[in-house]
Amino acid sequence: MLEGRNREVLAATIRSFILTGEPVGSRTISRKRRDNLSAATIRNIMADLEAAGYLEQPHTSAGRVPTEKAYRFYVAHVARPERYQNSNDAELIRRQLRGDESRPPQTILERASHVLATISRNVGVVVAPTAADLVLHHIQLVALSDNRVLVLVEPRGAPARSRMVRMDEEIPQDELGRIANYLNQNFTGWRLEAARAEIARRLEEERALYDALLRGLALLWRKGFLPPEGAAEIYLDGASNLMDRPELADPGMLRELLRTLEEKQRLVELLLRYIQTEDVQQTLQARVVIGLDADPPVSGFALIGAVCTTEQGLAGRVAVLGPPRMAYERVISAVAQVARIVGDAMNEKS
Amino acid sequence: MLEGRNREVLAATIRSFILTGEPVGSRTISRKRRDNLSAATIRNIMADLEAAGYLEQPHTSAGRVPTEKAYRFYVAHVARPERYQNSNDAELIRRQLRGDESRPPQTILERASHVLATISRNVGVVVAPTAADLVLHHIQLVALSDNRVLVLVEPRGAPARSRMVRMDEEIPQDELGRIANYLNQNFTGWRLEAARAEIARRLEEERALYDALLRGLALLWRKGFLPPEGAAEIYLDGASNLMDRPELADPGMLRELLRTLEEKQRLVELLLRYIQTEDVQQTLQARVVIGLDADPPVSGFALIGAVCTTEQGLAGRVAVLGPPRMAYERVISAVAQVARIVGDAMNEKS
DNA sequence: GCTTAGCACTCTGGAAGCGAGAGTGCCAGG
DNA sequence: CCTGGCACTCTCGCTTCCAGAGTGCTAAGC
Repeated sequence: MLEGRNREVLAATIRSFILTGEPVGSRTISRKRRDNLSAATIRNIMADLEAAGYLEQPHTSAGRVPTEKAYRFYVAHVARPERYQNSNDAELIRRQLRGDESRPPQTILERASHVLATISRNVGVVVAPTAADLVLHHIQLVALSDNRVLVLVEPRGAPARSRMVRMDEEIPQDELGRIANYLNQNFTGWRLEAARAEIARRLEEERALYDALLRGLALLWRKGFLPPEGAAEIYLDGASNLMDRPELADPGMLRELLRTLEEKQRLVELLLRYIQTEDVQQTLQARVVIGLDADPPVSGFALIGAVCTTEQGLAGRVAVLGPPRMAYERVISAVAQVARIVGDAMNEKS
Repeated sequence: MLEGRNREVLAATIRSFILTGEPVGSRTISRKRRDNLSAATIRNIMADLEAAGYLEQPHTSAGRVPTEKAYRFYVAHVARPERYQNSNDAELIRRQLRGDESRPPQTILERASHVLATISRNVGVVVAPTAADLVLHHIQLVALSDNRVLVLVEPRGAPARSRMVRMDEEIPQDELGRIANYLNQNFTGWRLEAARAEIARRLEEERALYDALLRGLALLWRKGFLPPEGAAEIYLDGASNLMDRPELADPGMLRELLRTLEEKQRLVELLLRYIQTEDVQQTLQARVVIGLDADPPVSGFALIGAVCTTEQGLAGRVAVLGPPRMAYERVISAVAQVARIVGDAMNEKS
């Protein structure tokens, strides 16, 4: 474990590099410290830190740059995001995410990704809770004109989803009511996925004794009346911020990166894999992963994310993705705050 | 009007430039033509075309590059997109946009922007019909548990929108039924915006004689029960394609461009402004604008777009946006086909 | 033993110079 | 009106060169 002066020099080096993006030399650190250690002394310390794997030099005579190990150390033992306060950020987040009538009614998830991108100057990503995790609270079936049926599924702790299906024949409202009753009595509290499977099983099994109820249900089933588990909704913002990063100057790499970001499915997997509810390794409600172990374009990136949970344990994800040179305290605070607000909002809507 | 040999040389120059992106020299054209005109002759013709404003030279001794005027001429008088057939493209579009159960259930609009981006190697943009244009077909109000009311608005020719509002007090289902009846009898066939205004007026005017019906309506109104006219939904794909374009090599410009693309509201305005239903200047169902008259980052870009209309005259937009060096025939065909399919799909869903 | 000043060394990044290549404009002859 | 020839121009890539920044090492000082 790094202690005392070495630790301070490392922290100073990291802060300076995060700020400027330039390799930092011994003189820079020397000037910054009050105890007036000379550049030569700092050089010795830095040589030690380099030997220990915390710093590296882009080439013989440049300054030094923090390694991923250094960032991890910094986040784990130096950064104090819980003490970090930036009232501008906090205010901006609150203002952007308040359900205000006067602003364009984009979804809060969209705005969350935007505000995270703005504050972190990186990519902001938000993944909505996946429908497959939803727990069924109530189902309602409403007959509409033209043989259409409105299916309203209310999950616990998430906005209701409605879906319209067009049937080949009419199913009267009272029969729909009986079907809905049946579903509510049998499947309330079930995970949507489980309910889906069980319904399929029962239809299969009791094929013989088709009464009116099961017949209607089978008809609906065939039309896929349950909301699709579907590609999780993902909101992404701030990809253009990456263009300002000197560490991504290589245009070929940048192009690959943008392409990857457009493949939203891969991003979803990334977030779900790295940001889990059970994570213990969390710094103030946010999980920090430095040096992603992912496919080339984003390997070596850093991910700062948090789960936003509703009372019912439904989990969305908010995160910031970018090169490891990040203002960790600031971004961690922001991610945590956004996660809280989004989680609260999802609760209210339920 | 350009005729004969000049016209052919111009067309050949444009085709060559679209293909390679390199300024094209007289020898290149000379070799391509069957009539074996020498490079010197071509040079003379090209000098004339330059004088007439169709070509220009990046510098004294490079080849020549088509101007916007040249592209416009090409699209208006040379290109024959209606004869252009690329069965690969057509097949790809059909496959991507078919409402297939086996593929991830993203909206068809999202997939439309993706397939356009893929084929054109530019940016694909799709704007959903704005709610403000919607014509009301039917409204249904359903009481749910916990004082919540489900508002189901069925427009003509567009997917129904549902919205849940939480009321401060209970409104019984039969009263909701009366309110819905009232709305349906009075406002079916109205544009949603107009209905919104008229409802506000009536509530204001008849404030005095509040009967139960109007009281319930007023309560709903205060909760904003009509679906928000809202930020038009926009789907964008293929921004990363722009990085491959040599004409956008300048990183500063590229950054500005990406930023602009992230401001979706501006894109919506752009499409709505340039792609209108009444356009006569259309080439095979697609409108081509070369050299946008917009704010810096996209000024000088080309836009190929089409309106997709439903039977009820509701209008979404699909478009391709990119530098004017485009495979016009191919992109025009693709845009037109996608617009047709998306329009049909919107009709079916209604 | 830790700290520091001094010094030689190394490496980058930008400026300047150079030559090959591609393309042009123009002229004179067919 | 077309064409071959020729001198001219401009870019692009390459090399060379130099200043600047930073290092490692050594020897002297506290």
